[in-house]
Order: sequence, then structure tokens, then C-alpha cells
Amino acid sequence: MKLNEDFFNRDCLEVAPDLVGKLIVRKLDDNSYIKMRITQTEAYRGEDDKACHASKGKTNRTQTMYMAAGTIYVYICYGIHYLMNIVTEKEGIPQAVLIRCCEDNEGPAKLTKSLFVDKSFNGESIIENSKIWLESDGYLPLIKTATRVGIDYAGEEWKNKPWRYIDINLSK
DNA sequence: TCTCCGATTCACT
DNA sequence: GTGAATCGGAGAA
Repeated sequence: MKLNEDFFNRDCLEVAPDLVGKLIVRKLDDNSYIKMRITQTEAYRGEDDKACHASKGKTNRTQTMYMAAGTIYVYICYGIHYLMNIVTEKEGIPQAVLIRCCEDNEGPAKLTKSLFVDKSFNGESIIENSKIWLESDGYLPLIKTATRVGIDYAGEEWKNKPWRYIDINLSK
């Protein structure tokens, strides 16, 4: 079944582990489908979280994170890679969950590449969308936590938060 | 305007 | 293990 707004309208620390094991469904222009199971996510929690882009406040770039739960936040990293997040919590609270890895796939930039996701998806809703959405098929993952990746600039307190969630069975 | 640097990946030593 | 690719956001000038 498709994930609805209630699923995303919670704290990102609840949504992030719950997204592990869910399926991303992508419908392409030629009507073919791609389905991938999420194996790894990371939570970015609002303006206080120094690793979160929104820690700088609301700007042209981060305004997407202030939108309603279930909004897709795509941004360019290092000038060449697209990373995809799902916004959580109600409008006005800048939280997001980064989709980091899927089955048969390593790395958030490879993920968006194989799903043909680019910046045009930024600001779209993933709840009511004919091109991409999320489903649950009842699979229950076994989850372990770890620190987030690539955020050394955020300082000791924030870079050590165990806000990365990994499916033990589907990751190596 | 100008400068610095990133929620990464890949090629090369 | 090291460094290049590559561009737009954010902050300073």
C-alpha cells in the first residue's frame, strides 16, 4: 500500500527508520516501472541540527524543507550529484530524511541516477505523484543505527548523532 | 560580483 | 590513499 501524509507527518527520527525496507516506485515516461527497496536512510532534524541545511535558516535553497510532510527535497551536491530527501513534520518545521541507499545500489547519488530523479522533482509531493511514490509491502527490516556520513563540518555534537538507519539483512 | 566549499563518486598512484 | 570533476548556495565585499 501507498504511504500517505500521516506516515510523513511525524518527527524525522520516527520516519527515517520506518522508511527503511519500504519500496520506491518510479514510473517513467514510457510507462515502465522501477521498484527499489530502501536499505539506508539518514535524518536531518531542523534548524538546531548543524548538519541540516536548514540550520542556516530559511533560504532560497532550504525553503523546500519548510514545506508540508511528503514533499520531495532534491539538491545538487559537489556540483554533479543529485541527492533525494523526503520532508517530514508539518509545514514550517524543516526536517527531512535522506534516502541514502537502496537494494543493489550504493550511495545517494547513484540512487537518484538510477531512478532518473533530478532537480525538477524538488518541491513536488511524493504522496500524490504519478511519477514517483513510496509503498509498503509488509517487509519488516532489522535495523541498526550509525552516525551520519560526510558532515564533519557540523561539529562533534551533531556529527556523532546515531541518525543513520541501516537494514542489516540487505546491506553488506 | 567574488570566493569558498559541499549530506559524492570515480580514476589513478 | 589522494585528488579531480563541477556548479550553485551562502556569505562577504
